[in-house]
Amino acid sequence: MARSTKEEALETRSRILDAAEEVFYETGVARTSLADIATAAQVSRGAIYWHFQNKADLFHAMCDRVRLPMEAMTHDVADSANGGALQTLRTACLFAIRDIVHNPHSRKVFDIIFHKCEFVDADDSIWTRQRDHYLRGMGNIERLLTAARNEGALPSDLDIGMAVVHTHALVYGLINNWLLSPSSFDLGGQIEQLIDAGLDALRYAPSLRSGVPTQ
Amino acid sequence: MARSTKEEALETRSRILDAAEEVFYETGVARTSLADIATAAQVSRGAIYWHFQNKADLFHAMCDRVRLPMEAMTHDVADSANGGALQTLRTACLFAIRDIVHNPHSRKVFDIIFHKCEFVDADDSIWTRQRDHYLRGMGNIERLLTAARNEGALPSDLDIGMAVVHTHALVYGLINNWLLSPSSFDLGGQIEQLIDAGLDALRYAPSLRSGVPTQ
DNA sequence: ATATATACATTCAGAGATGTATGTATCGAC
DNA sequence: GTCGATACATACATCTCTGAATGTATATAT
Repeated sequence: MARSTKEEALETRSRILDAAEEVFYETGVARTSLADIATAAQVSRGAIYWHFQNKADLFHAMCDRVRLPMEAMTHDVADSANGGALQTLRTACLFAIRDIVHNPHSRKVFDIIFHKCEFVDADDSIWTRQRDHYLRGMGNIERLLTAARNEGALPSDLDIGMAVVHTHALVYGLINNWLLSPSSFDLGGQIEQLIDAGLDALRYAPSLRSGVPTQ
Repeated sequence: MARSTKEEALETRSRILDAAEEVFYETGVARTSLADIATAAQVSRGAIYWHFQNKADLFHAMCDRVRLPMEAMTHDVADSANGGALQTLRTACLFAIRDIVHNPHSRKVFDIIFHKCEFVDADDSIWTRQRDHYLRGMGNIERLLTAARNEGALPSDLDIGMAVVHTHALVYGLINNWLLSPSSFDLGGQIEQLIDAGLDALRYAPSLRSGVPTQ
């Protein structure tokens, strides 16, 4: 085979990304070679090197294909919500988790990120990207929780720092544990109750009060 | 060098384990060769193959050196506690997390397990061991929460399944997030408040009630 | 004192994996 | 219609890692 039309080329590219998702998911990132992915995509290694610089570049493209739309849609959710900041946070969390539960692409990619790839030293692109994503998530939660406190939906003396850590750890832990063993509990069916319980902790737990109410 | 006494051999073995901890932590499990570890331990690759079957065996030994004592000590904590099951759970969680925060060996090994190694298919020993550890932790939490509910320390209609998931996700998420970015919050200083907030959620969150009280 | 098992070091053969270089057929512009 | 750029396929050189095989010196048992 040789030169194909532009649409065919784009389809080849997405076939490679699909194959990478599958093989990374089944074999792990480190121990899969580009030859494995090429075989699964029914192309040659040359095709992969045409569309991507190397394995890391392919990995990032695979992540972006899921993460970027997901972040965009959580922002859309945030914009369209009008029940207060706490409701917005709740809706965004539910949306993100439901996407992972129901969208096979999201599920596989997040499983790869959490359990099937390695975060090495700080100058590695995988690590910095994951860290940026983590800090961005923390920042979003912090803005919404601060707004919710100012709206009176949370105690005025709530320690925002601990509340952010608590909330993010719960969401992250739920996703992580479910991906590790999806049969161990019904994340899709119980996610509302679990998230609500976490938000209730922000309301009712005395240990998260700073004792120094702002204003 | 050649044959040394038994104590020297044991010291060589632990030097290899120390080196593995360091190099795995810095470089990740997949991309470190046994030659790297041998260099760091100032032995030859032959020494590693004498003490361990292969890289996976060395990895497991490194994990066991931290996990087994930790599990033993959390059991000791559980036995010596006498403030009820919920207090026992609280103490065990605090103990485990404080160990990770303050013991460099524990911290590095858990960071390796969470972020610097890959869980591949179900027949891989790394995966099965991590999964067993996870399920054991869930089982321990379930026993203690059930006991606490029977003691009256938790609502009689608390849904134990969701409570277990909630608690484990919080603890796991806290450890994971802190290891990912230790400077982003003070886990050692705030762990009591964070754990107490999680346990308060079990007490106060209506969404975790089943509506079908046992008995 | 000698033999044997131990605790390593060194060497070797082989298997992938990567990146690049080159080949080639086709698409689209003119 | 031809020509260059495109979209790959194929071939090649290099490197690294593994596991096993072999070598060797010493501790220990007898």
